Amino acid sequence: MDQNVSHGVEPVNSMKPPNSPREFAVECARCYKWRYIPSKEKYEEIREHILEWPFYCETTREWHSDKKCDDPPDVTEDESGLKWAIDAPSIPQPPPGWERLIKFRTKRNTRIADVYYNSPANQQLRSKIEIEKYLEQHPEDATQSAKLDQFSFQIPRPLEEDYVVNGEWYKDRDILSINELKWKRKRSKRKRRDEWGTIVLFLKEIQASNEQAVAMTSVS
DNA sequence: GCCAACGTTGGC
DNA sequence: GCCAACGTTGGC
Repeated sequence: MDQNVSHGVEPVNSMKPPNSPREFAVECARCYKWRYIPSKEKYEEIREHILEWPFYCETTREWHSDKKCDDPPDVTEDESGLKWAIDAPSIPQPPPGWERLIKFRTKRNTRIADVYYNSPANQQLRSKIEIEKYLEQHPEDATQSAKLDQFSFQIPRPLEEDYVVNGEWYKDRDILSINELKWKRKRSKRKRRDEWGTIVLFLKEIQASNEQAVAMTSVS
């Protein structure tokens, strides 16, 4: 039981870039309702072990949220103002002193996001090769838990209802012509949940002033 | 001049 | 066809 987990607490230097995930949620393996996770650290812990230890509503007892499957979901997939992206399971928690950052790109016609690690020496690293070099140069940081296989640069995927048209994300209902599609979901061919074998995801807030967000919500 | 965000590509 | 790796560049 971790009593220190409290909602909205940021790491010491809260220089978080605006395009990093703002909220974290996990789906209950029994009732399929989404439950907010109170901190990035708790989320990373759950994500690492989600395959061995499925998440159930009762787990929210850990942070005194005490949700049951009978309770309404914390958030639903059609809630406006939220962008959803599904994370891969079994990503190791960052070693002590390290931070794993996910940054969404604003133009999403190529990759939707990048993963960076901030080292104990506050260097930003962007590939396994850079991690390897860093660990060679900083043997003091190459601890038991800070080994190469404890790092993952796997980026999340957009939720299946999202499309990219001309470099911007659109909801299904906003698309005028199928020929405009540059990036298309693959749900019809592979069930994403099966593919990822997990229920973990996080979601991102859209700024209220964002024109794109306005355009998306104004279509009825 | 720097560097975060972006676009490209080689290797699988 | 996909994506890890990284070179490029626009905005500061």
